[in-house]
Amino acid sequence: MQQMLAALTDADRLEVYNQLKAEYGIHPMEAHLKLTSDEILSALQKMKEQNGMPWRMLRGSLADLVYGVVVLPGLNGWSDVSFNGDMPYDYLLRSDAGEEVTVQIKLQRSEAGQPLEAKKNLGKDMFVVETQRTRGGKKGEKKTRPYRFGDFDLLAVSMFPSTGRWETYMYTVAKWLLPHPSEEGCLNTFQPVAKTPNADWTDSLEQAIEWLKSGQQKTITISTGPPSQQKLDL
DNA sequence: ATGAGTATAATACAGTCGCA
DNA sequence: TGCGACTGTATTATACTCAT
Repeated sequence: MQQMLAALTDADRLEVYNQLKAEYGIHPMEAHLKLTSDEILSALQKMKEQNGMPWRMLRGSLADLVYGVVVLPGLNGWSDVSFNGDMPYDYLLRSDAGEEVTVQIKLQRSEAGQPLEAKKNLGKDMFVVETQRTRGGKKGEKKTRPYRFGDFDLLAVSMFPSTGRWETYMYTVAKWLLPHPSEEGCLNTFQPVAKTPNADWTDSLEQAIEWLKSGQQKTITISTGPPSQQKLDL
């Protein structure tokens, strides 16, 4: 077969490619949008070059959606419960025993295309995640841009910006996150994320669920690293 | 009851401003 | 002047209010 193809002219090879693609390769999304995959990808390329909101949004949505496709199917004893309506969490998981856990997915914060390193107020050798909604609204007098403690159980941070792999996430218990200094009951806008698993952050969803079920109360630590470097910057 | 208009939700990074 | 906090941005869908 390879020899057969190699014997064809370039024009014929393209013809074969196009015919086979028409026969087998139409993704439902291509049919739905009435665009070829190449046209869709070219449009996305343009979106990336504009580097505006739509591109950022797409990346954030990918971190969310890929989670349901790549991570959750491998989780034993829990199922991904679909729901409708606007919820402050992205996933609702239900165990075989009927326990429910909610998960909010966020993309690790980048700046100028590079993973953002925490400044000293968020700790040394930490990455950053932004725990506020993209746009703000108001419900009465209350701002709806920040998340509130209790909005979701676990925070999953997609580490794609630093690992280059969509299937890598770091988890912590939402109640352990830093509180906002002025907005009562809200999460701080920025949170430090450990680069490697520690007592606050884990790369295992099962571990995070255990932490949650343990009911342990604490706040994530700002500083990591060897004790010699744990001196507080006062 | 229905249409118009408004508010708010979801998605992340960049720009600006105030303060030390 | 550099850090950190805050706000602005594109887009679409839906829910709600208010007037006819």
